[in-house]
Amino acid sequence: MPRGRPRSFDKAEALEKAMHIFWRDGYGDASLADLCSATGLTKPSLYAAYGNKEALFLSALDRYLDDCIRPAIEPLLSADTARDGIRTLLRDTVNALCDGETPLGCMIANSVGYTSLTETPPPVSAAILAASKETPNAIRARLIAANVSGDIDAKVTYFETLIAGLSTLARQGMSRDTLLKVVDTAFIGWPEV
Amino acid sequence: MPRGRPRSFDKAEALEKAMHIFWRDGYGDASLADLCSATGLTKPSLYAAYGNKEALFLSALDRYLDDCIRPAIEPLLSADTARDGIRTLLRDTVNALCDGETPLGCMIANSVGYTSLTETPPPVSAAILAASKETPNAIRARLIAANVSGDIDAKVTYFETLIAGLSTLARQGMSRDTLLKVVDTAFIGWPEV
DNA sequence: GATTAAACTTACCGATTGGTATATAACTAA
DNA sequence: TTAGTTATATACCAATCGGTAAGTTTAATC
Repeated sequence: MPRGRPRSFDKAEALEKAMHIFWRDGYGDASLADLCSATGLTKPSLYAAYGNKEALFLSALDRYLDDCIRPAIEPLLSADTARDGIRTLLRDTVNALCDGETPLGCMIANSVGYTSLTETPPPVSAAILAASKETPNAIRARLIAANVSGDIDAKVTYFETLIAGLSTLARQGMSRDTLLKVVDTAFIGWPEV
Repeated sequence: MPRGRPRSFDKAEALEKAMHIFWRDGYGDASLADLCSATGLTKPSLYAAYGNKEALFLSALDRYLDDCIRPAIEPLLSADTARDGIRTLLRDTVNALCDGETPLGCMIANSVGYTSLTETPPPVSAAILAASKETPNAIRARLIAANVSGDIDAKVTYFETLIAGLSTLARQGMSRDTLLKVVDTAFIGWPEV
């Protein structure tokens, strides 16, 4: 049994609330005041539990990867063909981007635009960059496993571009149906991947 | 002849410098301090010349549209085929995104991610949103003029997605050559548009 | 019950944000 | 020369930023 006064809130629950703020606003625009009012905690409580804003973001990003990114990767790898796997991944991605219960767009893509020259701490930039490569790396693995002909890296970057664009448009409020049509359109010319 | 003390700086030159700051940092992360040091002006001088931060951004956005967006639209409309026009537009876009002398990515796309729920003033959000539609609207006009079969809106949104993604990846530092390959890949399955 | 360890509440810190009041300098028109 | 007009430089404003020092509760251990 821990020694002192017990924590009066659920750590995982607070982290989820904080994650949604970062997801909506990105690292820089998520203020401690916002994070506190969303979690119902005070700054000292947040800091005692997670460290500082930077550490809180890194925890939230881990949670996002586990909850929203990695679950979509397994079907990609287990699909019958690479084409079906990637197509399913993109359709699932659109559904997640337009989910309606979570902030619009992808938390990683929403943050990545601001990691270039702004005041984002280097560990945060590095974590976002690494996170943004998980899905492309999985796509590459799938294409290699399928022994696809041609320039695999070009194909990977093509899908990476599509996903980034889908997130941007989802964030702007583009409808789920419209974005699903984009996915269909992107596959018209791909009888095989 | 104007009456009082003459302005000691070139208004268009200062606007270009300010534009580069907004381009690099977006509306919210571009501080007045940054804008002043980039232009070499003091806050009262900036405000006397342009109004406030919001008005300065709107002026910079106008300038960006005139200098960087609209010139790429004319070749699109005058190309022999819609396919060639769009392909040329995308290739020119990549070259502009990775220009080396201007900030990475597209000023509009760099700003659009942050116009959703953050503290961006509504006139700024509205102007960014309108600006982000100029190129897709031109693509739509070109497809309609070419009497292309199928769902034209889906094709327009597809290219809009591609452009948004290309800007995101350019901003992350992806090389020009890689992004040009993405454009080629996107056109593999399009013998006609 | 006394001690100890942790979480909580309140109030504060220096730095930075966008924006401005005041005063002075530089110019034209009369 | 003088009056009128505009731009400049200096200094300031309230609000917010991320972060914390100090003191008070709440619990388990001794």
